[in-house]
Amino acid sequence: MGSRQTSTVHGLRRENRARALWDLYLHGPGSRQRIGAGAGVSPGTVSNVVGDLMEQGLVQESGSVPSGGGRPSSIVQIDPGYAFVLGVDVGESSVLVELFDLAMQVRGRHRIPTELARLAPAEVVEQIVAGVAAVLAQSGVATDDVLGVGVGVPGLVEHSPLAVVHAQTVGWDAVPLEALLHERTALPLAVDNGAKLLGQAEHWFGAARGAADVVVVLLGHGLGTSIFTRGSGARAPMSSPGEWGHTAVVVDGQPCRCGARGCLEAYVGAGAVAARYDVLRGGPAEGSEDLETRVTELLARTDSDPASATVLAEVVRYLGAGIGNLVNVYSPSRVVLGGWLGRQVAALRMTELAGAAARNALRTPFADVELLRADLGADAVALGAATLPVGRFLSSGGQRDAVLGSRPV
Amino acid sequence: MGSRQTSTVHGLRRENRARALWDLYLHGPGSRQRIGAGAGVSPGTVSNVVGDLMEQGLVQESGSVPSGGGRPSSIVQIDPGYAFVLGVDVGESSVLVELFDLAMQVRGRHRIPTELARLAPAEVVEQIVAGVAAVLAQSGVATDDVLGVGVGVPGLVEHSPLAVVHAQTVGWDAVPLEALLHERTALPLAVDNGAKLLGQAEHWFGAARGAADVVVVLLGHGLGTSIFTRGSGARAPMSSPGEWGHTAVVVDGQPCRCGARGCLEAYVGAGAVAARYDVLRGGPAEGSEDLETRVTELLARTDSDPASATVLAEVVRYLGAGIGNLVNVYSPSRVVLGGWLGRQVAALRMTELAGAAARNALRTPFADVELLRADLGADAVALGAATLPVGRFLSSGGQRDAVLGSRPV
DNA sequence: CCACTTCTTTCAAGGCGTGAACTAAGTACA
DNA sequence: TGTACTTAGTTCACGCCTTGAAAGAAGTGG
Repeated sequence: MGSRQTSTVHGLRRENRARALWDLYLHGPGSRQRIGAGAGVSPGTVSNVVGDLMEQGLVQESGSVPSGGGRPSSIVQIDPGYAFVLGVDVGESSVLVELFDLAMQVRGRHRIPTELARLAPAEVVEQIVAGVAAVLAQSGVATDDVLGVGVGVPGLVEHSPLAVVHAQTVGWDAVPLEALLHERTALPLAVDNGAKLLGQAEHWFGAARGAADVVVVLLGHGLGTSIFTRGSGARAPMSSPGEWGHTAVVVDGQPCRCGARGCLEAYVGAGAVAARYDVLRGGPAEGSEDLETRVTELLARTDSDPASATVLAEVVRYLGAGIGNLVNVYSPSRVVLGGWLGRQVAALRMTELAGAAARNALRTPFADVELLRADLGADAVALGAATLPVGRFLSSGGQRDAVLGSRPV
Repeated sequence: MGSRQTSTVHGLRRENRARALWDLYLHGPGSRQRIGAGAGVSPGTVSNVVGDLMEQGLVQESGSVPSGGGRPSSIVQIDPGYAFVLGVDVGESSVLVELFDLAMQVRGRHRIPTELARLAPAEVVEQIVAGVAAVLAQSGVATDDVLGVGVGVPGLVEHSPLAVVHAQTVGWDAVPLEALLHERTALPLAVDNGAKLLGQAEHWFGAARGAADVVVVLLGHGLGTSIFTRGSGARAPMSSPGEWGHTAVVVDGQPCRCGARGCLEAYVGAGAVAARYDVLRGGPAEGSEDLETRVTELLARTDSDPASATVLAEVVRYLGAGIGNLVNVYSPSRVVLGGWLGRQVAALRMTELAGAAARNALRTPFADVELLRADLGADAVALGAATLPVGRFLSSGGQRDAVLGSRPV
């Protein structure tokens, strides 16, 4: 039960409040006229709705702009300090917690180094809870002013309806993360795949912004993707993640840490890069720095180190094939490459990568594709996670009590 | 402009009409009470809405059923003869036109053998138009009673906003099919990818019915797929097609007719099957029957012909890998295999196919997957195509004039 | 024949968006 | 300085919508 309940005349008002709020959130401060045009409602209704929102304190007047020989537009905006949201990035080597206001400005940050694959889920939950407490204390924001906590995790997230996480690569098998968190905090929760959330962040605020159909690829230790179809810059278009890193690009090829063979991740993931480099150099690596540092340093010397250049070329070849596949399947107008490793590859070999993708894609869908490097940096996943409670809040028309449960935006 | 315009109180009524109609269409005749429960509206409103629809003639009373010691439910249904729809399947070896009533019963059928790859698009348009005219004449249905024509084609369909078809494999390069058809008929049109429409048909009426997340694979001359996510049996859940057949499963592998290398279609498509068989037999084939007949006969003798069995085993291996990829990406609860070739493979080697898929998929998403053979037969694509105008009609709340333009359901 | 159950209809009440008229607040120009 | 014009926002009567409660309809069981 529970389709979109716009069947009642009450829900209609909520819908129009939501439309106004989404407009202000995504396009920034603006005139009532713009809101009316975007939502397709009459000026009278906009006045009425915006009046409501201002009375509630969610929206505030913020100046005015002249408008070519007529009454100037008075500009309204969402009060950035009306409420706050938390975003958590559960990464393979650290847990990052960030606090944002409604303008998505960072109000607090706390990073806990960790090694996900060696930790019990309960320990991770404690780290998250501790991080949340630390950030709130440090920023002086009251719990009551927090709309909710978004959490990005690796692996597959199943909503049934509480989020259960399957991340074979870090040894998480059906971890009921949302239930565990519920026991330790009263804040509304929203859990989803990290790659999907990175995509959401890039789509709302980064390199994927404004494109109708976009594919965002996250390349780091693992490999993930998220897809947005036929939703301009507009509200919650539709995304779809999945374990794309574990699709076969070479049937019966290299063994992958997931147990199967020929997965894309087994060719382009950070682990694969390091391992391949060791093979080319004829021996295991020296120091015991963490993987991210090793791979970053390795890629920094492609000019002088032939083995490094070879490894990078192979990554480009396979990643290009993978991107070509995505283009064939989704025919996006833009592909954005993010993640700490992806951004490095993009910086070094964007042209070659586009060429490799072109060889593997059909002419037609590939013709209009732009291949871009992600805009957002290391905290893109946390930002994306924070968009989850924000999205619920806006879609509910700005009612804080409506922000419960765990269905995705 | 033009988001979902439920902003007005008028649109609200249309929405509720649409809800009632979808309920009756997908779940069959039923009581007003069921409609109310499904749509989440009060009994009074249901009476009101259904009364409207009956006055219009779209809905009619059809008996009643007892209900445990109370007033019996009176049953209402959509009048199957209120209007009709046409579905066209533009296949690689024939153009099939079918006429359906609103209960999706076939009222007329016309098949034109053809060879798509050797025909100019304008000739195909003529065949479609001729087929439509023939079916209407033969069944005695007036043009005014036809809601529209759905057309399924191979390749990528771009809506911009009129449908343009890119089917590299049959030599269609940016064919403005919808515009061409518009010049030759006044009927409302809807063009989309054939594999997507086959999926739609299986999802509404066939083996994919009732599943929340389903992947439907079409294997014939080419290879396509369609995906339905998080929409139970309910309305227009969301599908997504694309040239899945031309994703690389072996980077730099077999050359494919699309020009790239290692495409899945180059291993499991009908052409690949025939070619591989010829290689194993050490020479080209004898007769010059069409591909479908040759491959069908070839697969009929896997018991006695080792070369045939080998070919089939290879198809299973690669198709299994492809299906494993789909499972990893979409984590469906069900995978349905259709298309003339797909149904044969499913009938012969379902168990082996599931095994091959399992080897290539992650444990978690694969655990609960059912792999099924498609229910619907040779006219599944035409049926799926016919759902397009039906879907528009229902979503508009049963207003015939609203059935124009070409955006997908 | 009466009590009870279940489904459907009727209707007053309250809420909502529209469209038109109106007010507000500027610019252009004489 | 003032008049005409332009654009933005507000007010309000009107019609439409859904709800919720109450009434009606059509059965069953005793």
